[in-house]
Amino acid sequence: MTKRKPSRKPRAQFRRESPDDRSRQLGEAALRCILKKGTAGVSARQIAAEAGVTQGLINHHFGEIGELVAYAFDLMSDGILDAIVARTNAAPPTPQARLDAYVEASFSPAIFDQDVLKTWVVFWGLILHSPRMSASQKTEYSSYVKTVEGLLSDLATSEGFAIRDVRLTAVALTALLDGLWLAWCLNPDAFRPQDGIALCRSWIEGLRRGAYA
Amino acid sequence: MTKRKPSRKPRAQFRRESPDDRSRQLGEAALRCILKKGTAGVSARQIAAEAGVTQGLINHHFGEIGELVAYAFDLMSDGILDAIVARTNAAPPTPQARLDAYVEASFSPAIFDQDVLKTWVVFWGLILHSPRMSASQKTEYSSYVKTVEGLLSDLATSEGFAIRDVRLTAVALTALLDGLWLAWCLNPDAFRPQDGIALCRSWIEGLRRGAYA
DNA sequence: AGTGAAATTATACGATCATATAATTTCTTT
DNA sequence: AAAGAAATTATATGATCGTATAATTTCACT
Repeated sequence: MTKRKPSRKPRAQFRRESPDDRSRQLGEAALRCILKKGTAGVSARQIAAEAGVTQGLINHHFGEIGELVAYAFDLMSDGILDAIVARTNAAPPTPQARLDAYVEASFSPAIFDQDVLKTWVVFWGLILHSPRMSASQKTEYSSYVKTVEGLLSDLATSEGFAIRDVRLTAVALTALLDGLWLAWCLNPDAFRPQDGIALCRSWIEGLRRGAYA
Repeated sequence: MTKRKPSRKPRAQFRRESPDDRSRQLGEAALRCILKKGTAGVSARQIAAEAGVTQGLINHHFGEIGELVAYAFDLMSDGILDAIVARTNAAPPTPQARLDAYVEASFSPAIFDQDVLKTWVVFWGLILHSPRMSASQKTEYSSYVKTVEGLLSDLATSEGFAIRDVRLTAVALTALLDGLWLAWCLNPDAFRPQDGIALCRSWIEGLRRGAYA
């Protein structure tokens, strides 16, 4: 008598990992998928395959896939902000040097990078329809603006020029940075990283000359 | 003898339209779907339903769905640029009034609108993985920059101040506008339309004061 | 009024999607 | 070494996806 179901798929071996480690692996796999295929790369199967696990694991750790995407967003978001702030704090403790370091960090190879910015832009489009991601973005944005606000008002105090509304002015510099990121991401030939730095420095020069008083 | 297939679905009535009209209807339906659900709204079935036709019509007119999305992008893209340029040309023919009209148009209710900008941001994320849309965006972007370039150099000539690199400076103003659009789209409480105008005017004031010379 | 081109619908097909459930493996704790 | 918790896999299910094909309807033209 023959076996009725002769070919039972052998179960794959696996390593057991802590929820934190596995979550991070899945989050990073999600980022790679988004980079490779944009929104089309956001699927439980694709991300699981990229991470080298089965799809069930995503539901196990995140419940639904939207949670994983939001987690990946936080991962990247925190990484970028931390990197910029770290470089700012590594600068000499003068307002001039600190603000300039913030600008230079924004155009440094680790951040001003096609892969990073492409992923970033895709996230922007996802934020709008995810309350969870929208909440993350709001706090992250306000953290950005707060940081710039401090840098700008320190510079103004140090050099003795006036700024009518520091928060709005910080919004403007942040917007300029984001806008340059976007422009370069969609059209890398439009300008070079050093051009971006120069344009931000010119913006700061306008500030110095009282254009925002 | 009974009928073998008694319940044959009655075929829907329809109006016959020219390819151009139908294409535009489908394009506008696509825009509404993108607004409502973001990238998740981009599907032949959903767009066809939104337009009140069957899905086959999309393949008939566009071949594949990506073509329809690209067409919708062009539709919106052209609309925005045309509106801004029209308002610019409607201004008094002085460099000051024209540049200011460009800025004001960028924050006018027809363009600086949550629905419009949300759709716009979703497109940014789609451009990256669509060569067809990327090509459209590149020419559209260069058209934007060219327009701003003209406005800026006219102003500089008229008022007698210097701009080191007009093209790069135009890239900066364009980036500032896009960045403010993005910021306000993701975070409408960050500032009001008139604040956006004020920030652009301050940027121009910096230009006047020689910050980009 | 009739005819023919093409716009449109109806339908089918295979792929992929998200998620739920149960079986299995791993690894820590005892 | 035995056990038990939980991490992981395997599998199933129903929905939706894009697109192809054939049947049908509309409408302009004669």
